[in-house]
Amino acid sequence: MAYRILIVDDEPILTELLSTHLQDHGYTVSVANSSDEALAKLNIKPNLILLDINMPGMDGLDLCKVIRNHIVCPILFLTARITEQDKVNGLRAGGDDYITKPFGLQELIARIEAHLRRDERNNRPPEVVTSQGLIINLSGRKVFWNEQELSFSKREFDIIEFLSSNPNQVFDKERIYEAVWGYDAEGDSNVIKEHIRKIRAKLMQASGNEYIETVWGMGYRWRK
Amino acid sequence: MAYRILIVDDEPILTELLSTHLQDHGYTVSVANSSDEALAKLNIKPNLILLDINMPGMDGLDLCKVIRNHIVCPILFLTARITEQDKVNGLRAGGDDYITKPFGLQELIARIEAHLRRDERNNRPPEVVTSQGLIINLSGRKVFWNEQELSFSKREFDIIEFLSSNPNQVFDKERIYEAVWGYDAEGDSNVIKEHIRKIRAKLMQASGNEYIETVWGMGYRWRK
DNA sequence: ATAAAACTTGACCAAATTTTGACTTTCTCC
DNA sequence: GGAGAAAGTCAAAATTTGGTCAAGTTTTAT
Repeated sequence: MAYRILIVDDEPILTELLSTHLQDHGYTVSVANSSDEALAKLNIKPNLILLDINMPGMDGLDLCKVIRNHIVCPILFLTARITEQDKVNGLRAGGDDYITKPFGLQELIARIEAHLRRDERNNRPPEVVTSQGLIINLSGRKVFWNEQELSFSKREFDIIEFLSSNPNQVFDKERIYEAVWGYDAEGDSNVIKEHIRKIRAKLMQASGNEYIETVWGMGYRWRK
Repeated sequence: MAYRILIVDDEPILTELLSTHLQDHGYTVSVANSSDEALAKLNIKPNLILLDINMPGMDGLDLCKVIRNHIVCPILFLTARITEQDKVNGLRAGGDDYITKPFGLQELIARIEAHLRRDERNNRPPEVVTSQGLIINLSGRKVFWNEQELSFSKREFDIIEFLSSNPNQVFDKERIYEAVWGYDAEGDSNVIKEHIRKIRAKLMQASGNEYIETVWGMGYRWRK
């Protein structure tokens, strides 16, 4: 599966150029020409983000902080600014690297590769998560109990994916909401209770096991 | 616990300077003045490596490849070389970043922090606190006495978490209230007495130990 | 366009936790 | 040794939380 890269920059000429170049290297590229657009496109779950610092509206540094609340992936700043303080600010905002314009395309590719490789090393992407007879295929978004395929809706699978990928950790409803819906829950997060109920029922009926534990007052935990 | 950084460079003047600076920032620093020495010092399991490319004997690029076979941690190249091709080589050799000399110390620190932070995000440490046979799993919110799991309510666990994470320190009730409830206690601080009682009873029944000491007139202290 | 599926909401109940207040014990200082 | 303050105990009351259900609302598929 090709890596997805999100380019955020308000200069169409540059984004066009980069987009073409990266696509030539086999990446799947999405372009956002504004911060708002960038946030909207986070749902493609990019594997890496190229982020321009100088943009109208919310600037790249602030955007970076916001993105960090949603997804974990390498964020590389692209910018013309060069002072050391700027670099420091960028990295402190949660960026992973800093590339000053003008930059060589070859260097850019190399840096991207380095970061993706590093992400690969750390995230050991278990395309498949298993828990005693239960097989969760993340990339295919399918769940099996032994030979039998269980059917889950999108939200249901998203929740299963999030929890089972982080087994034995407790997440409160707010955190789950953030991870699955992509933004904060407003009022009562009754929705989650309901989805958890559905998931539990399906898993229980098929396997007879309880996979999602309730930690009273705290949230839920996937038992591995 | 302080992060460990390994500096590999054959210029004693530079390593000395860096070492001091990093130590000032709270890092534990080891220095290797040659590739051989570097390999020997991998056993300190550094959290991050600063690696000079130009060194006699095995050069930094080759060393990097070798290191990669042993441990996984961010590797940052330090070097005077500046051509794009060099950068590409460095990153392809398995490096995670590339900093050209001369570089600002502030930028260096920022980059180091960025990489460590990223590592932290990915490697999610087990977050476990132990006290003589007692195991407190912070992220999973579980407490074990040997094989047996003890059950605590949210507030109880919060208090245990706070105290056990700061062992041997005395905290008055107000301070505990602030840490656990998130705001100041208003009137009666009887709540804490009650919770402490419950916690003590459960821990005592399971382990026979007294983990929370009363410091009369002062507060409570977790005995480690 | 219509039917089906998925998602969300509000209400209710039962269970578990948290807080409270009255009371007892322990400690410190005179 | 005794007064007073601080800490410990206990049971009951008050509150919060999670599970469940039924009824909307939205989205998706046909």
